[in-house]
Amino acid sequence: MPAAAPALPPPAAPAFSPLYQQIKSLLLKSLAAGEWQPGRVIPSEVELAARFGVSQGTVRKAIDELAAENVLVRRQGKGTFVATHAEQSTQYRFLRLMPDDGGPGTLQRRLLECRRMRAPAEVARLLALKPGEAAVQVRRLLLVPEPEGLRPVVFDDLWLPGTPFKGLTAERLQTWRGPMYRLFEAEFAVHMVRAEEKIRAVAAGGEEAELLAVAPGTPLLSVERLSFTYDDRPVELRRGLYHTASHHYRNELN
Amino acid sequence: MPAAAPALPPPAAPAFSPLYQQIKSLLLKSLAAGEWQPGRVIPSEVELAARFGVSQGTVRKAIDELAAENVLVRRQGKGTFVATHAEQSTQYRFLRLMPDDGGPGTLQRRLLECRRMRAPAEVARLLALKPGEAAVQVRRLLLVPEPEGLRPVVFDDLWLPGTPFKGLTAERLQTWRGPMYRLFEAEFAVHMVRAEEKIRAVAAGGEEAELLAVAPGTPLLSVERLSFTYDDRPVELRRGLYHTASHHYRNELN
DNA sequence: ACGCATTTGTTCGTATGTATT
DNA sequence: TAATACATACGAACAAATGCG
Repeated sequence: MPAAAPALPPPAAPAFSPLYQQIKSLLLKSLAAGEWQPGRVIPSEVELAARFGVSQGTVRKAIDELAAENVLVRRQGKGTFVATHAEQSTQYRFLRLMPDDGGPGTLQRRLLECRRMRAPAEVARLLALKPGEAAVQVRRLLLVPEPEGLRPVVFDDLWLPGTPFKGLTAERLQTWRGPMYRLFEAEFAVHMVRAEEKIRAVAAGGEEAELLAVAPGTPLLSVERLSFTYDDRPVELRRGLYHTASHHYRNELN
Repeated sequence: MPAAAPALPPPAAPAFSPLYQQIKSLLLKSLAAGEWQPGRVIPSEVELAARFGVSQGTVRKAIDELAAENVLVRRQGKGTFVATHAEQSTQYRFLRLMPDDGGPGTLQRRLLECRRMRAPAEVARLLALKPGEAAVQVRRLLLVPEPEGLRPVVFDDLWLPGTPFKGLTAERLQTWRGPMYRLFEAEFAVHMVRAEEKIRAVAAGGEEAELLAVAPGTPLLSVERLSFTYDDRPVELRRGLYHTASHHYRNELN
């Protein structure tokens, strides 16, 4: 047993992290920096292993976790891709509203408003903005096509931080075809990775009732959503009112 | 192109399954058969590898998936355990109701009813029972302790298949301390692994309003839950009405 | 208090299978 | 057919946590 070898008692408390976790952080940093765009391939596992100086298996484990979190998508034979809100399968990934009968039918959109303004105190707090900083407010309806015409089901009221969303206009929203989150990725380099929702039952107020074509006082689902990017900072605050007469919010527990 | 070599065009669709998936199925079968009880250790990875005649790494990957699904729980240095609804951390795992301020405070229970009867058609259908088969209905309130006394927040109305829950009585529910799902595990060998919920906003009816101490017509969250066991058969149908004035349903999207 | 055995956690390496281009 | 990429499987070694003697 070597006698004079101790030295270097590492703090061990905050210092330690498994290699694959460190690799995972590096991958996330590259994603946050925009080095790899949503929908595109990232370098192969062997390439990344070489870049980081670790084995392929270690890179693999890091990617495994990111794939489990829906940040990356693996495709055998093709490569590993940055997840996007564009693909059919993950489109409207965050929308849990389902028709009571059958699958997730397609929804129409109707833009009501899009304006730039100072963020209200509460919004600023949740989006981690400095008081008085700019924000963009968007309001819209989602409607289901029915024999008799379009029936409104969702009234969304959302807030975005002004800086990254500079240039977001009603016109741009109006002309965009496809999911809004896809627009955010493509035009403003903001990709939503995860979100937290607070759900309650509320009574429809005057304006809301009119927009959703229900009687005032009708019970509605209030869904307050805070969405986060790669670096886990909040980038969207959204409040949706769902009319749940023939739709429901679907959730899976495990 | 070889001419006379075709033969054996395997369906290729259902036939193939990776080794670790097969191991996973075998583990689930043992769990469903009650070979290992909730809260107890399962054999070590090397032991299982020997039993199934595969490498430790293959067993590991199977266990990894079951751990990700909250079926098993790994504890370094101790072993791998069968998940239970008993531990502090996973207690009320399926209850997403949170006070608007602060963490998940403790809730009081008040049993309203527990009776055996033929399952109504709709219940029988969802629980995959034969028409007219026995079922157990349980009704209860969950209440939050407040300075002025207990305030009702949840009204649960649930249905269980009669056969596995033979012997479930009001008395047994009454005297039980701890989560109901834990009682089901311990006394009836039924462990809930996952659940599907349908959520809507409804207006309080007469009886419900009285039970929850709100005015009739008050918007309530209706949470319809179908719970499943290891073998993925439905074993509980529950309809909860949540009063969301100072609580909300919390959900995480990713 | 110390060391040892057990068990899961991490890391590497290698070989082979399967999907895609 | 060949090259590339991810997927599966095995083996080995060491680290870290736990429990016991």
